[in-house]
Amino acid sequence: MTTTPTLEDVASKAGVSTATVSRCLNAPEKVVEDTRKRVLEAVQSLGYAPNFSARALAAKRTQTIGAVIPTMENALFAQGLQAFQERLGQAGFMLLVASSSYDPEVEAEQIRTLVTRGADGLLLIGHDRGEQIYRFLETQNVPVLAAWAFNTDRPSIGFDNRAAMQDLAARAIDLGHRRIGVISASSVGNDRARERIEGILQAAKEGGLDVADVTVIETIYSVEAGADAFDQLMETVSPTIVICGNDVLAAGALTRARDWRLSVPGDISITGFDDMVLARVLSPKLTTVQVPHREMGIKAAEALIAMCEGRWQGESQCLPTIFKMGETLAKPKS
Amino acid sequence: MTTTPTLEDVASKAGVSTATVSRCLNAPEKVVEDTRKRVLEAVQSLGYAPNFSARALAAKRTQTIGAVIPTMENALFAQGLQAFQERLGQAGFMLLVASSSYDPEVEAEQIRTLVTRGADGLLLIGHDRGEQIYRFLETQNVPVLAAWAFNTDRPSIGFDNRAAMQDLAARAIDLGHRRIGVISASSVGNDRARERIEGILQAAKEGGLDVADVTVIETIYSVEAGADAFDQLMETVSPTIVICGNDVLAAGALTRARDWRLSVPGDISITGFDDMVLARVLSPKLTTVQVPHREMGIKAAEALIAMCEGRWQGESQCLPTIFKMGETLAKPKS
DNA sequence: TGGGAAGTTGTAAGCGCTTACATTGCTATT
DNA sequence: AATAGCAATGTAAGCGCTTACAACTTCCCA
Repeated sequence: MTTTPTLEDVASKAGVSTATVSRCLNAPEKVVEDTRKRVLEAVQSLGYAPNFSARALAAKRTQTIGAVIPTMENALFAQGLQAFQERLGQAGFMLLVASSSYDPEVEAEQIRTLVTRGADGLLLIGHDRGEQIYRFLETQNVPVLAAWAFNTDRPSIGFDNRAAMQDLAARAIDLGHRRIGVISASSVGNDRARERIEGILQAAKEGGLDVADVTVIETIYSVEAGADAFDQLMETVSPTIVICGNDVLAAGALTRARDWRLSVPGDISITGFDDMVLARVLSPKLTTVQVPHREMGIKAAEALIAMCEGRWQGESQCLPTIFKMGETLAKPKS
Repeated sequence: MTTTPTLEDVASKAGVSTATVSRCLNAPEKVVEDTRKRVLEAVQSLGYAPNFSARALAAKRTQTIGAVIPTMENALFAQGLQAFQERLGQAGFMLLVASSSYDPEVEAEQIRTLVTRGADGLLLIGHDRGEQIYRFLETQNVPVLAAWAFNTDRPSIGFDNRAAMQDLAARAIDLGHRRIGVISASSVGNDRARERIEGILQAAKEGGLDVADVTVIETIYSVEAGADAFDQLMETVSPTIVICGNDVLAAGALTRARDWRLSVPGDISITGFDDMVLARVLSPKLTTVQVPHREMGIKAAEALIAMCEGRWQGESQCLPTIFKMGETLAKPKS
């Protein structure tokens, strides 16, 4: 087995010191054209590739970004993460992923693991987590960016979940809906879900509805859970519209509405959130809120890299969402 | 800023040498109970966490597995990858992900990057890639495992794409279908797609059909592409069944069939493959092939870890797929 | 009771790289 | 012509860990 060439091999082949080779690779402008060329030739001919562990140990940075997401199972985070990873790759960073299964304890542990693994920066979803985690990250001097949510207290790239959902709910109320069912993902430790609910409640308030007119069911993130929650709503308040916290739950509700032989939106309106591929293939097409997943992923990557390089502007960014009228929202019956 | 404690800090606090501390952490059985306890206490009180770069450099292993997948955008690989990552995490490994956007050149580069990053092992999708990549991995002594496909030439954990699709196609032919349209992902560099097509052709042959009875359209992986391919098939051969290489394409076809005012499966049958969440929320429910994504991810993780630790049994595993009768397959009209 | 085997811990040499600082050879200034 | 100043490169000290090998204790059996 041929042993992998090291910096020293390159150095002796090019007739320079290891320091010069290192500089050629990391700060080419510090090396004169002539030498640089000779070094790069040696690199080429030896097929040299730096050893990242050694580099990381010496330089105290790993060119690696860690991300902890609730789950990869659905396309929700996957799409944004894909864009995030692509942009990271362009800048020479790699992505280390971990998933928490929506469990705060697991998330905390994953964060610790990523940090001891030497992640230069971290991408997290939303802002909801223990204060001590933020303290830990601060003492470790690891920059963190939150995505899929927006607030100005901490760096984040996302969108205004509350405003987007409030807009949707207001439209529904304008259409005449007065008995509203809401199916949401659990709002515990999930600011996105909570803000979306708050948006609905705010719209209800501004639309002159009573708190009792809005029934919220919180459940887990799955089609089946959405379907079961739909049953529950029908058996209790029988709303004229079911506003779902995301498209997956809406897909479940829509499927179950079929079983109830309810025409959508004739008998009942159903809306989603996220505009996943799912929303477009459902029949009728789901009314939902379009979220700029890819743009968010790209911006997040850029921001995080900037933070790692100490040139962060400090500005959270709020990206626009777009209400997407599908075929599942209409005036209530009669 | 308090500086992170090192092995040496722990050693001096516990009154032992760094070697002993290291052994406590990596091979506790080599250290006598009494000492171990003292060391672990020191670790606790200092909040010590090993530096992975240093460990990797010294030990020449990173406890990191790399995965190159075509894309994270859809839930297809995400689900298996999620299970893969979970299992890896249990064993103390982390997952480094890269995506190739279905581009062989990008894939080759990602593989190189992951290797120089020190990935102890690699998970790849399918078997289709240049021989030199395998040679490279061999010289680098990095174990590779293929998933989502199965063959015995190289280690793989997957399923028999050909047999599964042949089974589905045979059922369709048994029902009386004689004019078959096929919408597949591009088969170039994609053995999964190719084998699925071959399965259909084989079924056609065994069912006494002519090659001309099967029209194959290859396209990219998206709902829209599936829809457009459906148009194309209708405008040319007007098949009685459209067999799609995966659920996403099938979702596109199904959506477009609605636009053609075709009843499915009354006027035309449509089938998918993969049994993604998508398949269950479509109306009518998609007839498809269920693939054990999570099981595959878990088995792949276990196999890869075994390979890294030099205790690989050398057996590729073929997991069973299940034909799933939905509501989109029936006898052809008339 | 002596000597070796077995078990426990310590010593110290790296792993391959980065980077502060030292050195060298220029150019520009006076 | 002497010298300050700068640019290019070299020297070498780590970064924090693992592990081969050495050193020391015990313990057992001849």
